Amino acid sequence: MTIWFRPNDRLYWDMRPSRNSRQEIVKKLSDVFRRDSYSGASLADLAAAVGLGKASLYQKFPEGKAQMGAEVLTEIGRSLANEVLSVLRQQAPPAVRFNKMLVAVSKFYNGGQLSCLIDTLSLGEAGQLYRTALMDAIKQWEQALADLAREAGQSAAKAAIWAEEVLITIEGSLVLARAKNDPQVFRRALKRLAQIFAER
Amino acid sequence: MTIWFRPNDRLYWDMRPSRNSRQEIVKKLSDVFRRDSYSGASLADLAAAVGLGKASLYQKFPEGKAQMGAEVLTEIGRSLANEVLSVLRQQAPPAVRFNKMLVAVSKFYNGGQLSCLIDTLSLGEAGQLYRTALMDAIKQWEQALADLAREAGQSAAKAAIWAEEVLITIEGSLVLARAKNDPQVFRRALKRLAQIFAER
DNA sequence: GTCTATACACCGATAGAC
DNA sequence: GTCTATCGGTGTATAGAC
Repeated sequence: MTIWFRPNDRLYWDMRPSRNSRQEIVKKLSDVFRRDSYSGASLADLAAAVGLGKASLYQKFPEGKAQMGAEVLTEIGRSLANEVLSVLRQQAPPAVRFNKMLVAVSKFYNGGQLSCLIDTLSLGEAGQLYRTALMDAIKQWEQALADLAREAGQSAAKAAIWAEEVLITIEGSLVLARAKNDPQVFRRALKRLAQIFAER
Repeated sequence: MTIWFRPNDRLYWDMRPSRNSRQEIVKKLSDVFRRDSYSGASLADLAAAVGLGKASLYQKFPEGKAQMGAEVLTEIGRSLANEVLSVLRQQAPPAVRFNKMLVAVSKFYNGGQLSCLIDTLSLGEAGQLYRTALMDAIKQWEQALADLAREAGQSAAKAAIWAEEVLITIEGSLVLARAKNDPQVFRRALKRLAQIFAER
């Protein structure tokens, strides 16, 4: 995957998103890709979401839509690590950390009202364009979950399977919640994940 | 949802798909919608998949792409009922029937190499266009599963939950299989579903 | 840097020859 | 019924004024 230059990059501890920082812009772009997938997101839609003209967007993303999608995936991987996976490594019992992750996941997908970009950006041409970025995001998540399961005493094999199951449940419940127009499907699924972990 | 007139409709027992019957055409269209979602499926792609010119497709689908998507969903609901859900109602122990359904599901999604139309046709504008058709397809599937669970002795509440979990696992594993480019994710998930049912 | 205006390709859809 | 040719509109992307 091509790495594009991002003029507003800062160090992590200065990453509070200022108003209309690149980070803010990329978040607004991600909303459009989530709803409409890659092919369904038009430049007009993307520009409107950011609040700029199309030409201004090309000032910030010279490679066009492909670059926007790539940076959306990079940013989502970063915020996944910061907002979701980080709690898996806190100092607390594994069950507590897992529950905290589920809370963060619920916030991350706005209680089941947002689609997952792993879903919407793996369709059609985008799936090929972003293949490695998608695999990296998934592997990062699966690894963090498997590490937790290992710490809780599972074998490596069982930990990997459990991590995969958790991701499957999150992705599947988001798809069903969208198709049924009922975010409760997602929330119920998260609750069951918490129960299953507690009962082991 | 608008119901369109389908000139080649036949009675069920005469439904063997003859060469280039409407049923064959709609199946070819569904391949494109699966891969590229609704917005990503262009008329040129759809016509090429069927092996006709664009104008000839409009002869068969006067309402254009919207009608094609609608008939794809109708046909998929029909083949789901015939090829997958029918085995849930055979004369056999519930566990046997469920395993047979899993085999049929695996064939239905070509071993995890095909995306689910409930996923790809619930994104963006298509999600609104086909809302009721999507919900009907899901409810039909969930109901058939819940009936099986009830027959196996579960309470109505637990049966409904279990049916939802099965669908979540199928949809989620298909998303992950696509994003990771690894159909094994889907096959592993189906095997676990079979085990869980056997162990209850 | 942002805008308006525009280029050019492709989109969904149609006319009309065969 | 199928095709080629083409319509008007929209898509991505750029030029150039401010």
